[in-house]
Amino acid sequence: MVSDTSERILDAAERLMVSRGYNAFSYADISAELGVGKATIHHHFPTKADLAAAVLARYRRNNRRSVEGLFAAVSDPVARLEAYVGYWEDCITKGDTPFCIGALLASEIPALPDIVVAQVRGHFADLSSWLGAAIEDGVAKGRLKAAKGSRTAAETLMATVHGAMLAARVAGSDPTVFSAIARPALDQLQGAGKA
Amino acid sequence: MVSDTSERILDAAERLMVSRGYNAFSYADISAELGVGKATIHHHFPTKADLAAAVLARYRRNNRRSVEGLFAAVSDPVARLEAYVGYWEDCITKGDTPFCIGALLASEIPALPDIVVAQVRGHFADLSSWLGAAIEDGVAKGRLKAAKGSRTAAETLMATVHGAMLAARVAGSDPTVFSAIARPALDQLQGAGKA
DNA sequence: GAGCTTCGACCGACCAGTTGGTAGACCTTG
DNA sequence: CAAGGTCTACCAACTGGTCGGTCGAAGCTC
Repeated sequence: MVSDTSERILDAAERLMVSRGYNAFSYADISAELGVGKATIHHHFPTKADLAAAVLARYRRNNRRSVEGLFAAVSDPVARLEAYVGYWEDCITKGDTPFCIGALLASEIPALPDIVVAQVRGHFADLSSWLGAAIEDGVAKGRLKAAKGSRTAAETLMATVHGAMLAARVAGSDPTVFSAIARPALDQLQGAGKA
Repeated sequence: MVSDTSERILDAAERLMVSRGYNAFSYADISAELGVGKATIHHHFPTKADLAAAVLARYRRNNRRSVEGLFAAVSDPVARLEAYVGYWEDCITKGDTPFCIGALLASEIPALPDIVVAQVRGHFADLSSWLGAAIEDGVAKGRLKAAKGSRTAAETLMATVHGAMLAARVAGSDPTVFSAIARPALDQLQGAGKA
């Protein structure tokens, strides 16, 4: 392969950012974890802002790829949304990536460099766009209901899932807390009444 | 009065924490903003963790007082929940305190000192407890519906509101984004069908 | 009341350690 | 040799925190 160092740096940075956010990790942390010089990191990512933006960019790229695969593989709208929630249930259960970087960094926006903020905004746009599309499709197929429009339904689902991550983290990264909040939000998008 | 310096320090710290979180503000920031020596801050709050914990403690105290007043003044369950959402609409619109400190710090939990984490947990407990009580009362009075139980309904409302704050911050502290997500969550707690 | 002590509030100067970032040498590998 | 990658060594600025000390108000004793 060409050079996996920059990829390994991104991995470490992503891990650190997921647990600590932007302002609470340092080049020294990555350097220690990887056994690589700080200068090497600067060689690949000149500034910390560049590094964080690159992490976000790769994260978004991977998400986009997953979503496209999901849309192709699964046609049932309900199953699509369940895959979204289920993905995070897995992440929290396994313990790696117990939080969405985009959501985490969003709360820090006033303390973030511009390039990073742009990526965060982009992530929210990505997410709400595909969630909106999935819901709209579900409504068209008569499998989902969105009284206030698919756009609002998407934003609401996204918000509830993000809030559920927060609640889970407060409870010590407890996946059952996440599910207890996120699953009903899914149910509610199908007929409100009963199963 | 006795000494308002420590109160002014708490004010400044709270403002900084609301916009930057725990790890992105420093004693020097407060010192500069207040024109007071760094040593003075340490005199009132020995460590940064003490300071942050004190900010949270005061925040919770104020909340508790407000909630008690609200419960006494307003008996309609729907109006109570509307007051909660309306409070944050105002905060975001006015621009001061455009985010709940508890929720903001929750995302940073892995990078927070223990005393601070304890306060964050406490805040979540406070909030979900009174929200749960308000919803339970509403169900008893036949004004609200909570199919999965009032506990879950409270956690879900809380999560959605927190997620709505996040979305609003991403949109540049836009109160309409917040309302578009939070208001429907309120509606849904009343009969799901129609008005 | 004068003189003394005690105390909390406050401050400038300082501390060791860390921050993000740089300069230049060295080693590969083509 | 040229170029990319990595290293050690370094930098100024800043981090949370400590030190010794000043100030003034309050309390005490004569």
